[in-house]
Amino acid sequence: MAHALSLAQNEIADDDALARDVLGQVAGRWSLGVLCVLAEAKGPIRFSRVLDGVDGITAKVLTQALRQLERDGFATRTIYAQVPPRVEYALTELGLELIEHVDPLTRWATRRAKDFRAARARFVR
Amino acid sequence: MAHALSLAQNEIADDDALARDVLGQVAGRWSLGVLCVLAEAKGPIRFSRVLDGVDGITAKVLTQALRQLERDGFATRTIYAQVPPRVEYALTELGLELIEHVDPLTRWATRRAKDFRAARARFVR
DNA sequence: CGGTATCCCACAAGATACTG
DNA sequence: CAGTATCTTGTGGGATACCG
Repeated sequence: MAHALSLAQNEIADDDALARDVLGQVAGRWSLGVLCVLAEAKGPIRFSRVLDGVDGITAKVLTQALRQLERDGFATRTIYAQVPPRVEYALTELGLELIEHVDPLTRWATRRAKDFRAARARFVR
Repeated sequence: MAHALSLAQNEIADDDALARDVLGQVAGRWSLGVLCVLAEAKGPIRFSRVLDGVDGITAKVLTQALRQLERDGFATRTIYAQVPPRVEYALTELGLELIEHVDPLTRWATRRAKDFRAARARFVR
């Protein structure tokens, strides 16, 4: 259910809600993987290279993920008017910050993997 | 699509994959909210109280969220054999650690909310 | 009280084909 | 090359009703 019926389209007034929304997007299946490929590139990188770098993603889904990263300010999109077309994506400062803040969490989760495995084994019932 | 056809049910062999899977679950719409209510309780808390504490959640979805938190070792479930039934949930050490590691990320995102808003306003095209 | 059982829908994501 | 268009499907989540 939408919370703010009075707001046009997708505007989110509350900062907390906006932050949750953005993190929710980032938590999606592909965003972080794409972001990491952009980070590893250490500079502008073409659509096809990103496509190669993210295992299992399709062009359609990659396009959507990149658009959303661009929308939230985590990546830039630069189109070069040439044939064949060239489009390059790059991580922004904000995107780098995001990665830096997500990293400790994923590291912790990886360290704790054994505990997760044990908990899941204990469960089942 | 399942990635590991050779594995029974839902087993995940790789630690990194398991960590991603767990974080993926946590990133779901309700898990963090539920976790926070358990944390605020500072002790065992009944199903109904959790239901009250998480705004907008339904009993079915809360049950699913709690089961998953229990499965991954973030919460415990204790049933008291009495009428009417009483079931209490509590945060585990692992659950507390999770919250402590997620918190910096959400704080950062809230601090950066203005940037997200600006980026989204800039976008649209 | 603390759930299940059903039914339903929205939406993310996949497959495939096509285009500027 | 870097996308769109279209169709399909899986799954999270919602509404409601019922049960031990």
